[in-house]
Amino acid sequence: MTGAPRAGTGTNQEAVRRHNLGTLLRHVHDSGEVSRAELTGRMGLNRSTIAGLVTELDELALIEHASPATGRRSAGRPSAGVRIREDGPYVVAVDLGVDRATVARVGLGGRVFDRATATIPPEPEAWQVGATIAGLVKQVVTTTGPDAALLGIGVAVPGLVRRSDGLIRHAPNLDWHDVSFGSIVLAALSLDVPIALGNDADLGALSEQRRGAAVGVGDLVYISGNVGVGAGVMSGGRRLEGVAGYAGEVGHLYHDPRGGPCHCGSRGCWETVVGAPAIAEALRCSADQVPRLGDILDEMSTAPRELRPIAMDLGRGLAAVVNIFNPSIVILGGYFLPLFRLCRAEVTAGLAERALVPARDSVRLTLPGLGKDSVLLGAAEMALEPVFVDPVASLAGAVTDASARLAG
Amino acid sequence: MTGAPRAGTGTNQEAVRRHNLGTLLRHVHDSGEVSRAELTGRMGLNRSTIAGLVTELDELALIEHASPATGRRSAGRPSAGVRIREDGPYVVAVDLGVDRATVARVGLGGRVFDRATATIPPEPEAWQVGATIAGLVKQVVTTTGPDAALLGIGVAVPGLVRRSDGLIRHAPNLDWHDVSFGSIVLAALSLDVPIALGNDADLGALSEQRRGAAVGVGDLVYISGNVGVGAGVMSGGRRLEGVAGYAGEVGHLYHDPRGGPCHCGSRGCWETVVGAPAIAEALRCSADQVPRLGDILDEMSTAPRELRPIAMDLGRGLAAVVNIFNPSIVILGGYFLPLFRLCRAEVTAGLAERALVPARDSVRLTLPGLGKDSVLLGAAEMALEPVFVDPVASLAGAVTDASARLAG
DNA sequence: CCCCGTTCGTTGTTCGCCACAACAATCCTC
DNA sequence: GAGGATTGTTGTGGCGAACAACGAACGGGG
Repeated sequence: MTGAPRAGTGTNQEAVRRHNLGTLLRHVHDSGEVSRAELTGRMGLNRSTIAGLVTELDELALIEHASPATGRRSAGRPSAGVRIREDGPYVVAVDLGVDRATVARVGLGGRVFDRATATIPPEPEAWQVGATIAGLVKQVVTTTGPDAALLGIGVAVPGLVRRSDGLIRHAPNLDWHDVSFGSIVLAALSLDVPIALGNDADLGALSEQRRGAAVGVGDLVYISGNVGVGAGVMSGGRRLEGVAGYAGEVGHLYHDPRGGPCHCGSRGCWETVVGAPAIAEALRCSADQVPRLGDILDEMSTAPRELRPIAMDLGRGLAAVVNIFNPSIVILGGYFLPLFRLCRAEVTAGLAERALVPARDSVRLTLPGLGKDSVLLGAAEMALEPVFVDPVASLAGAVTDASARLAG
Repeated sequence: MTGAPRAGTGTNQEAVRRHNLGTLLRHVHDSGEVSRAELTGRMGLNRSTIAGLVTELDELALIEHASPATGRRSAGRPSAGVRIREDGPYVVAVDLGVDRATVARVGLGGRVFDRATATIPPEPEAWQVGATIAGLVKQVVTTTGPDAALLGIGVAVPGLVRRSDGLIRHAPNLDWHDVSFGSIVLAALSLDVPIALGNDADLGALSEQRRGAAVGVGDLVYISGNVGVGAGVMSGGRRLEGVAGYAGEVGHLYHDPRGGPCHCGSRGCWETVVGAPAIAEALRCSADQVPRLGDILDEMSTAPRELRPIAMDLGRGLAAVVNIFNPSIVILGGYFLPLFRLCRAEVTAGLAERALVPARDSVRLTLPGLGKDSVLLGAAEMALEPVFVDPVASLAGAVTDASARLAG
């Protein structure tokens, strides 16, 4: 985060202001409420400089003053706090799941104000889903105050998303190929705001690093176990994207010679062994119960014997992930959340079987700190990103009367 | 590159100067000779600002003016060129190979002034190797001019290197565990300069991105095929390191159920199938000929039939790399260089067999642009890195009379 | 309860660095 | 050779962060 705008570019002094303003806002966003004294420490700037930045953000109606934190111990004048304004700008986050879509209005600062959910039929048309989501968006923005600005929309997609333009290259569960879903949603809303799309696992990693189980951790992997298996990777504090944004497709790592054929055309892919269909088959669920798999697993208190080999294979595959990325935390999302809860020992054993010792020693497996909201909140974080790069420009591109225009 | 000094830190205005000074120097370093007009374009700064920066670097004796490039076509006053000074500061690069060590004196700007090589006995003691390298270093710095400053030493190691302190955690070929090789070399030289250690594949990727086959490419993977197989990854223009620096260990990806046992304790690792021992066995070389394998492969003009399955497996394994990192270029180094030259079709076929279509479409397999010097020059680039972050500080920490002190 | 040391916010000033404008220096084209 | 175009140079201006000084708000000790 907070990298240079473009590699090799010189730094201008308005760039300095932009950067400092954005960084300060990011700190407030991350921490909820920060004292100005702490901001001077974290940012390494002078008190007076911080004061100037705070004043400007205050004038932009982004932040507000808070009374000094109570219950302090140290001597000296207490430092005044700064926090995000409740009626400040917000984003709309969309989690496009396999069988349902969730939409939430999320304020700068990470607070979820409203949320709405709708089911999605199997193999839907993109325009259908776009219309459904547009309806949900209208629902969640109705409660918006008149002054609040819509900064943008973030959409989490279970599939390959091209980073440059947000094109959905391939979403196997939805059976979509090369769908420009961002423009479909905007058209359904007849609105023109910044819209960003991202892979669900990538966004899970993002939110867990911001406000979940990996706060402050630079190197983490979020493994999303659904019908397919994907990984979102943050390395050195930045999202691993690859040239087109497809990085992290660990589901098709070769895993098991006895594995069945995979939709990718190959055989023995990891996700054929540990994906939702394999779990369902082990539990003797019928194929149409796969969408309910999460609930089924959630209700279990002990692991049935049939799950254990799958958990072992989960661990073995995680070993590859650990060897390759050397993260300090691996977060198990999707169906792997209940699976890991039930079979922690097997997963750990599988990991130990194949991971290299130095990498294994520095890694910790854990559950998502945000539970099932990781992906949704990651979409919000993605949509918020521009405001931390350039608050002024981002606000200039925001829509101020979104609730009115969407109601009409 | 050119990231913020630390994430979340504010930008100070001396930081601006540092950054601009370093970035300008990096451009000159990368391009060999640049016109000031081009610098204004690339860095997005004003002419007068560039002039000021150039003046300061000139006063630091880092760069010199060059006559305007001849044979131009455009109208207007020709822009004066800037280039690195010949007698400017330099670094010492060390490539610690399996059976030999190469040391070179490399100037800022990338020019290799002197080089020396020595063989290394099998399974050597660290202090032995340190003494050998110290001798080579003394050789290569003798020709140094009296004013030139030694900025630091960069060492490429075939093994796992901990990023925080440069500790060699494990180098299988050398049979080293937890060796603090940097201090050993410095002790043998009785010198105190910045010394940096890095994994050989990581450094191959670095130099290929700077001055090799992937100039300007942000996402690339350098695969180093030796006894083991490792990958150096650059993503978004930055080195993928992982929390401790072990990222990129792709050699132990599970590849083949029929594969033999691996020294890592597992079975069927990719490197047991495509590593040097496997190649040697396919060619019916005896084990003691493995160090000469490179020469043997180099002499071949057509591929013997026995190599083809290995090339297929190389391609299949590369598919995993491509799926995971989504690079735009994969560079095949080490023994994979001749192998790919001989069996390009098989490697490509293996890749096509398992790589996902979107990722495969955006990748190109290629040979190292720097040939066998990739790793060595990568070590030089690593050692030079600090001077691009803060030229003034880096020069302050340099040793000016290294040649005299090492001769005595 | 008062004094003192500590820490912090505020204000006015200074300093550093980049942008800008005007001018001089070249080069190309016609 | 005149004119246009591009660039280096120089002096000026403006912006933003650092700095110093002061007052404010707290804890602690007598």
